[in-house]
Amino acid sequence: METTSKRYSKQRECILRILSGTTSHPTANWIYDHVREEIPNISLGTVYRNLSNLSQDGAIMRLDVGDGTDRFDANFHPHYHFYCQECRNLLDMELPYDSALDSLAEHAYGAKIAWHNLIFYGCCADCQSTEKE
Amino acid sequence: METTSKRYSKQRECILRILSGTTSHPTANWIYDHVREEIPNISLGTVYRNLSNLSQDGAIMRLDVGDGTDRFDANFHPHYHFYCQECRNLLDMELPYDSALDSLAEHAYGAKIAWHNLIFYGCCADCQSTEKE
DNA sequence: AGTCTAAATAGTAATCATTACTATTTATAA
DNA sequence: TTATAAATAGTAATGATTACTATTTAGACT
Repeated sequence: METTSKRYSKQRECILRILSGTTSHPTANWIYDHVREEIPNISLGTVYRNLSNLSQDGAIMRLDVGDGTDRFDANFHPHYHFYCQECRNLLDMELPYDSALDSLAEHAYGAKIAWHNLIFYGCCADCQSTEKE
Repeated sequence: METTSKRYSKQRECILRILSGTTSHPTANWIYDHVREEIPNISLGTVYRNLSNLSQDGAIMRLDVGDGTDRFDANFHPHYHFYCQECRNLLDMELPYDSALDSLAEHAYGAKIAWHNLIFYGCCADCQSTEKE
């Protein structure tokens, strides 16, 4: 009954396992570095290809915070993020996903809305206390 | 009393004027094409440099919808956007900016929040009617 | 009007994340 | 065991953006 022509690969398994083991929303390169400790000759292209496939399959999420490098997240229950403009870390927000916003927007607008992306920008607690001039 | 060492340039004036004359959230390249009709030998680097400076000065906004190319917007009262995943157009949303979200998030979290970015994703009315399979 | 100086530009090269390509390897079904 | 297409490694290409450098120019001060 399996119609998907998807085969197992230890590379993909490792990528997904490492991504699932962190909440740090890493970049492709961070994942590459960590996977390499286990599979030293893995190709960066393989990491990118698998991350793309996995996010297209809905197994992971691709995030864009606007700093030029994509982030990935295996925690795919929808949630918001906070990006510290100081240390460039991306953190999960505790606020629950507000799907009412989608229907609100859908009514206020003629479009079919699939989802929304909400990112808060600012300065995290750590960086605030470090900030001395 | 003027302490800014910023000089007039017809290039910057033209870039800002053309960006102000559209609500289409154009890319740097679109702006480049249009400015070239007026200043044929303007450099793409000049367009990028001015767009960067203008957005740092707060005169315009840089937007990132996650498709790899930045958009720019001279309408800088804060507002939300809708991105059509079909035609890749970026449109203004009618919903007002909800600054209560910022304070809500600030309390729920330890961080100092400057602003938030909210983008809705989906399929616009035009593309929905065109979609036949 | 003429001179000076730093800001801005044009044109080009470099960067950096990501994707594409190709020969080789490998999971898995027969 | 063999066959075959999926996945990979390694490398080249792409595309947006930034950096660099010699030249031009705004605008202040004679």
